[in-house]
Amino acid sequence: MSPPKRRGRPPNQLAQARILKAAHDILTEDGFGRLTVEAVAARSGVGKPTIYRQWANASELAMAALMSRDPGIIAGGGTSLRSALTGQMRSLIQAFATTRGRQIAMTLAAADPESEFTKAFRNQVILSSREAGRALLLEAAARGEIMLQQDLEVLLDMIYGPVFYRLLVGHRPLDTGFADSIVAIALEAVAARADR
Amino acid sequence: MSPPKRRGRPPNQLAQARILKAAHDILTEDGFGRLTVEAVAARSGVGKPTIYRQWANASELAMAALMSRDPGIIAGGGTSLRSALTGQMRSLIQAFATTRGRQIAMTLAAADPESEFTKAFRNQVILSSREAGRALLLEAAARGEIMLQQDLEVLLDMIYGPVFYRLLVGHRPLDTGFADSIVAIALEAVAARADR
DNA sequence: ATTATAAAACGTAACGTAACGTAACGCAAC
DNA sequence: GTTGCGTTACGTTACGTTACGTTTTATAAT
Repeated sequence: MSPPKRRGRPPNQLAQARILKAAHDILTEDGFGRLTVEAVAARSGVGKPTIYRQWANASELAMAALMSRDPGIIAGGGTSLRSALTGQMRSLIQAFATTRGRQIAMTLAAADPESEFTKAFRNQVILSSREAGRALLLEAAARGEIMLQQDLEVLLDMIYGPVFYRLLVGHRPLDTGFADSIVAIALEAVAARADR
Repeated sequence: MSPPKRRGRPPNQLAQARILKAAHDILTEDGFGRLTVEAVAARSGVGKPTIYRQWANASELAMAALMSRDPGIIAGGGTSLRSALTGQMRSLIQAFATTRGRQIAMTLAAADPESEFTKAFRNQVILSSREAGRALLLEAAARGEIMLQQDLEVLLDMIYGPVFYRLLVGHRPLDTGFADSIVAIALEAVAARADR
């Protein structure tokens, strides 16, 4: 986290901030399709090469903009696993049900999967909630509230994957009932029962 | 199915086929990013206006190309629900694990969600397997093999959503073990048990 | 039956626009 | 003084559209 003390003229912090702000505004107002380097340069009053020095293309810029203003859904207060998980899923879905959710999905789809930028984006924006969910499940298992006999990674994908699925495919709505049902089914699969 | 016998010169079937073939080839060889109307026109030896008469933009063309050469994963032979569902999931994952899977995801993300073309693409390429899965589950429930107390739609999303999730996010591999685990967990959630 | 007319789709060529990505240059910060 | 940011300017690619002449077909007129 220490500044590497690079030589020469340092990047203009203000310019960088204005670039990200402009990118984010365009993203929410016009969508990912309109997020071009030209448009961001024009809107932020910055030259194109200034942008290209920091980001290789428009989709990296989009990811940076989305990361710079994203809380990251992690919270999940509550005593029982069900209440904590339900709370998290509801706020996750609420955050993704907006236009921004679709922008995130489009950005991810368009991004180079190998890029370091993409990996950071994945971890911070996409997978952070999944990690929080893993913690919740492991704690509950330690309390004996559930039995994790199945593959935990797959179970997590079955909880968080459907959100993306509906977001991208759009065959059914993203609402709170969806959040509740996912949790209910997932808990059914890991219920600690007598019959075994 | 009767030919509408419209007046004037009928569309050249051969040209349409060559367009779709060229589009599909570019898609698999170079990816969605390289699929431009110009490139397809050049490769297929067809004029650009001929393409634009049929498709509004490159992503519609991509969807058409993907649909034209897609078997559609529906099969699922087997006696028990588990074997049928596992068979289907394995072939689904096998089909999506290739480069084509990612092209499909990118195409879907880039497409206009309202377009009729997009809806057809969704139904034929994305949701057809989900529909087949619904049929399998309903049959098994009728046989008393499982108990569908939860929301069936959500359960289906929890089975098929994770495939897209891993495909798009890429945090874990798409392999046969994944298919098997999904089925195992899903069946656990709908198991017909004595304890209720 | 033959001929003419209208309609539709074809290919070619060209257009203005948008966005791309980079080279070159000055200047600011170290 | 050197390094590297920021800007201006440029060439390139692809877009989506238009105009044009040609080809193919169905229908109407002779």
